[in-house]
Amino acid sequence: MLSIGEFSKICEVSTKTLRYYAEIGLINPDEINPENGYRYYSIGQLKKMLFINRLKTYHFSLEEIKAILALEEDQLEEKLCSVLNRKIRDIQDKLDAFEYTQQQMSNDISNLEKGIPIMSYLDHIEVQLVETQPMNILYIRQMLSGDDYALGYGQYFSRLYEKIATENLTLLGTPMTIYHSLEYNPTGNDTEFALNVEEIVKGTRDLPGGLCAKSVVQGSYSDLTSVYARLREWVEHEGYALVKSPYEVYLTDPNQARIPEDIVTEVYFPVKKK
Amino acid sequence: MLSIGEFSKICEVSTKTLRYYAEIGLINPDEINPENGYRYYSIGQLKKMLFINRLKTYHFSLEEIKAILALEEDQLEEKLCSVLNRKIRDIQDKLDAFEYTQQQMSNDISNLEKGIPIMSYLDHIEVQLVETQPMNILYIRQMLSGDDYALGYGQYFSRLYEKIATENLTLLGTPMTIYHSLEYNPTGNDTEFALNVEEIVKGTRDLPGGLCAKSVVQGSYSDLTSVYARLREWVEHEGYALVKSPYEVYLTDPNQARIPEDIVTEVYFPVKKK
DNA sequence: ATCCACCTTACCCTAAGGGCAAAGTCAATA
DNA sequence: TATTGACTTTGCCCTTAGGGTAAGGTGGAT
Repeated sequence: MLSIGEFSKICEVSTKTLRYYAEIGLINPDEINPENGYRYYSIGQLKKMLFINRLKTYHFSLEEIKAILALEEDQLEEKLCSVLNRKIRDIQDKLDAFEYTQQQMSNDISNLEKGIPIMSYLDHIEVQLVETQPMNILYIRQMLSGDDYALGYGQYFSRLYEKIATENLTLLGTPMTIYHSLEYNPTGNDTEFALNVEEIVKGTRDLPGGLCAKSVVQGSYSDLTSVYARLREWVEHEGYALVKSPYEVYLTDPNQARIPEDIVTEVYFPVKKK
Repeated sequence: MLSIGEFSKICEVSTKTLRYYAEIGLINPDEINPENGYRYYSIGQLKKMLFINRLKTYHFSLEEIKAILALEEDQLEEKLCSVLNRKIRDIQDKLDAFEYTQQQMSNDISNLEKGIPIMSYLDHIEVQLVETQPMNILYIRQMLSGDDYALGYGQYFSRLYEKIATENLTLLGTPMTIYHSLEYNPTGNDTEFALNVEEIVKGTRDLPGGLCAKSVVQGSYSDLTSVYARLREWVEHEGYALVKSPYEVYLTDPNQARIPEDIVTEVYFPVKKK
């Protein structure tokens, strides 16, 4: 039997960690002296501890590791393969995200070297004042969390398209999204997906027209936040006030666009003069 | 002026986050109503908040962001470039580490598919009983934390080599490291770097010979932990006991080895029969 | 017998907020 | 003008994976 210090040395894990693992039931000492509470680990537990270490380097959480260790012998191989494969994909996602971030940073650096401040692009977002016509829209309104958006755009719009097809409606424009939540809430925002159709039927409503501040965005959706900020700034500065929920019109189908720069989106802020 | 909810919506940041940022002094509301404590943000603060958001996507900590925001206008450009460049390198390191991890996982999966349990390689590490000769060693002994090791190997050994050169000593073998800490301590381990030399001078000592359990490792140093575990297991199982500090002998210079598999290391456990 | 290295539990700390509760406030409607 | 519902405030506890330190109890070697 090995004392906690000896076991710790062999596995290159601190005693603190070992006590913590015992506390959360990840790996319990083989024996605990009932008189003084001393923990003793067996040589056989080395393999388990090294396995835990390996899973940690694979970025599994201790909860996940616990679940893996709890697997029965006969399920283990299969389950382990599937869980490893998923983790490889997770890591791939992180790799992709990191690479994208690197590109953006390089871009910022080259701008800085040209003497262009990082956030100066905000000042160059153009805003126009336009008068929109009322529209009849087919809509779905839903609470959506940040992660649901990518999914939502596809799923909800295809539902709307399906309805247009089955009910033989006449499509008049490109898809749009109306944002009803006033506050940004990471757990969910009140969002309406809509299509402009000719027929007034159940499931449609009127989207009133009127004065709008409008910007056109070319590029990735991650830039949209800046556009919203710029529009707010403009509205404030020019002495207008927001009177209804802002909405976006997607001129390009994101599935069709090969590179982000191909995507064109219009952002409308319904306003009135203060 | 914008209420916290409005500002939150525009920046896509929760009100909770905004209150937290005010608490740590990252971005303070432009105005606080002294009667009711309501926070009000100005339109001009949008740019700052969006800049913070961008730095967050670049994986800066809030502490780092605070430091960046505190920079004077004239230093900003230069400092920002250098800090962005360093962050790009940090991310590159993570990318490399992730890719290596993915390879290891793929390797484990292909083993599993062949029916080979992940940790079974432990059982195939060969251990021999050998009798070593006493050696005279030139040494440096130091407390080293985990991160210092890569650095240490280069730095301390080059100091030893320098001494051999200036004092005209005779080098007899390859570098070795002796581990004196019994417990693994993440903040520092008592480590001795040594070279076998002929002359007995100041700075040398005797490394006694004797019975040793020995394993030869080919491959990356990250596998060494497993070898230690295996040696302990063997020692216990065969009825021996560790009598002195274990040590490693590096047959290959890690700087010369192109791929990890070229690195050959011997691990010695001085033992006696129980 | 003594000493020192080792072991125990207990409590507080981390980064970046999320969740919830109780209470106060604002603005629009009846 | 009163009410209501949405908004805001502070305060407290929770998250991961342990690290740091203190006070006190033990084990083995001299």
